[in-house]
Amino acid sequence: MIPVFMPKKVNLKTISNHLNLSPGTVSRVLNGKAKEFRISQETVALVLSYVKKIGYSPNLIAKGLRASKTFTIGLIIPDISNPFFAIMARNIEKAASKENYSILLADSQEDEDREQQQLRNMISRKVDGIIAAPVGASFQHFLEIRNQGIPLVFVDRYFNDIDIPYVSSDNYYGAFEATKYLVNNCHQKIVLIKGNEATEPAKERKRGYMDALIQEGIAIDEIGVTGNDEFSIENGYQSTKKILSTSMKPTAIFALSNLIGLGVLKAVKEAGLKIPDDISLLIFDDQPYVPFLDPPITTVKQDSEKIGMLAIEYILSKIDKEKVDLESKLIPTSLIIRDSVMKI
Amino acid sequence: MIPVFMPKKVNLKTISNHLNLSPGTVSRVLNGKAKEFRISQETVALVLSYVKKIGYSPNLIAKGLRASKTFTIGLIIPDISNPFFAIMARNIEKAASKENYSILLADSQEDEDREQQQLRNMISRKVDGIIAAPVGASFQHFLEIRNQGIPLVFVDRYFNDIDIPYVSSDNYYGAFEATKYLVNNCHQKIVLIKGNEATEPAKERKRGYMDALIQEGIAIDEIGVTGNDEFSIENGYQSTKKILSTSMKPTAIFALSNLIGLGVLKAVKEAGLKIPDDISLLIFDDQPYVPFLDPPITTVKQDSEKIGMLAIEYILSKIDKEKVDLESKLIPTSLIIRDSVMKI
DNA sequence: CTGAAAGCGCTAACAC
DNA sequence: GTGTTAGCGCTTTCAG
Repeated sequence: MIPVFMPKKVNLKTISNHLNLSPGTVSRVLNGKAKEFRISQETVALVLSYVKKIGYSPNLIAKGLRASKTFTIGLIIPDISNPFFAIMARNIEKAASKENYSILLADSQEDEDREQQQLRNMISRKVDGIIAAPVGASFQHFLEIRNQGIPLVFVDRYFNDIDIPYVSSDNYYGAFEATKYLVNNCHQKIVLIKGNEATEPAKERKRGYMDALIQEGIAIDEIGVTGNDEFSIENGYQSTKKILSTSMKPTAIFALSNLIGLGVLKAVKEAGLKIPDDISLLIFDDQPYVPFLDPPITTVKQDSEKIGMLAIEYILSKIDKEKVDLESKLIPTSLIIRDSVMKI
Repeated sequence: MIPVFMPKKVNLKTISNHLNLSPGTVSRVLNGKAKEFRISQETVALVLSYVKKIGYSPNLIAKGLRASKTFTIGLIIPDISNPFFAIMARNIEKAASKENYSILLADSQEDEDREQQQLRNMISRKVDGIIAAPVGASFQHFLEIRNQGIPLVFVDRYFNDIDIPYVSSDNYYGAFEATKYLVNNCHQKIVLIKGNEATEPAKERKRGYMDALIQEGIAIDEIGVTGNDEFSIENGYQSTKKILSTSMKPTAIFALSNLIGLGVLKAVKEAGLKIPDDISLLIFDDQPYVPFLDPPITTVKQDSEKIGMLAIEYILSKIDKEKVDLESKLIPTSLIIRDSVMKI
């Protein structure tokens, strides 16, 4: 049985009563406006010491109601357990807390209905700004956010058709460069395992892949692109199994996400094949564990830290001074060459 | 230049004015209390349709102030980019949102000062409950939370000296079983690379390791345990380098976290050694990528999903009905045998 | 230098 | 069946 110590409630009124002051005065002292209002040294000292003694902490809900400002940023992402988003989240929280903002976290689980509901929730909670990696194809609900005048920025995923700023990787060039690299190693039959093609990054990666092939004069047959709409291990696994069971015999696989890549590894292993001897593999999105895979995989590394930083930076300055407008930014990727691509 | 559409403000008062009703009535309708107050069908229909038309969303800040309840759960963890915590967070958010609670995320970055500040912040924000994986040795600030009457539960890390409930892995038995397994494979010189030893899990894992050795009649020399206080890649890397440069020649390494394990792999690889031929490795904490490492590593798997679920379940029921008390729970781990331990 | 009071948006107690 | 009003805790005019 925990003995719950029920302290009598403490707020500006009880404090001011106790000290024979008015709530206003206490409030002013606490907000560092003592000089401005030329409040006496004694009063200040009195308030400060008492407040410290009883361990008063201001009610931010009341403050928020009064000021129409909550010092809260909403963060909506499709999967916090994906390291790519987790690292982003970490940096966002870090930068936000430095400016006394807190993060309201929502995991949409790649579900558009959830996302909509979460957005509504954020509006109701009067967040000062929103950072989102949208799930998919529709964006109506995001337009409403903008109409409400709430600062909004997309990360990773975004929409080309509307003028809401975003920070994302340079997916097109990342995939282009990677595909070129494969071709330069004499690969002609390169299969792409895509993820959710409703998303701009997936589209862009695919476009980069295509353009590279075209530029190299390689014919793109329709079986060049496979996979369902999930950035998941399962998608990589099933797709690879399918690929390996056909007569197509690709020499290389280009997996469009780290999870898809793990699925490929699983299927290849099960088939008793060796990377890169039997088939080469290149994965979009690097992770801390990738150097230790069997074999270490060549990847397109995204700077999720930087993406997160720029997004929060934009939101905070947008909150501060309404006028700021962000040019959407594409952050360069880098090709990390390891041992999963064989020169044929 | 984005044309910002500035909608005139909409709240219960403006709505009720517009409909020639009182704020009270509108509030009652919106909160499903129409029957209870026997409000006419027309009025209900009127309110509902209008509210829908203008897309009104209630101000949860005002609601929270009024009700002294915010439908917010604070989540404080040392590193959201660690998959172990990220998976936990995901499940917590999922369960919370089902009951209309939102998650306020704080990443303490293993920094006790940050943690304290974040706790204060959560108090100020009037969260309805807190789930925390505390950083370290001190717990005074957590006692204050309890004194404030805010439901609190620890996950992963906890304190034995205070009666605040926790949900964690059965770290002792997990490590015990793992060490036994090493010994059964004829390893005698097993080095433990610990993490933050101020934490109960690290202590328990070490204790499990020790007890297993003792039970097997193996002498524990002081060099049996090494590593600094960080659950990090760097710690695993540096510690392993040190180990390999001594004359001790352990036959096996037991790494107390997934990140430490990656560091071990790096150092072993750099030294030109092979796992498990030259040295065996066992890691505490499994991850999706572990089966694909070189070689696949034998691990102690923790059920972070279940830990998260139980924690949020407890907090929610504690919020509901004050009386509930949680027996602290240790969730069983499982030893996943792969190819990183050689039978000597 | 400090106090009094209004009001942020909402709900519940009390009217009728 | 519905309206009125007080008050959650805070800040900020306006007074003096």
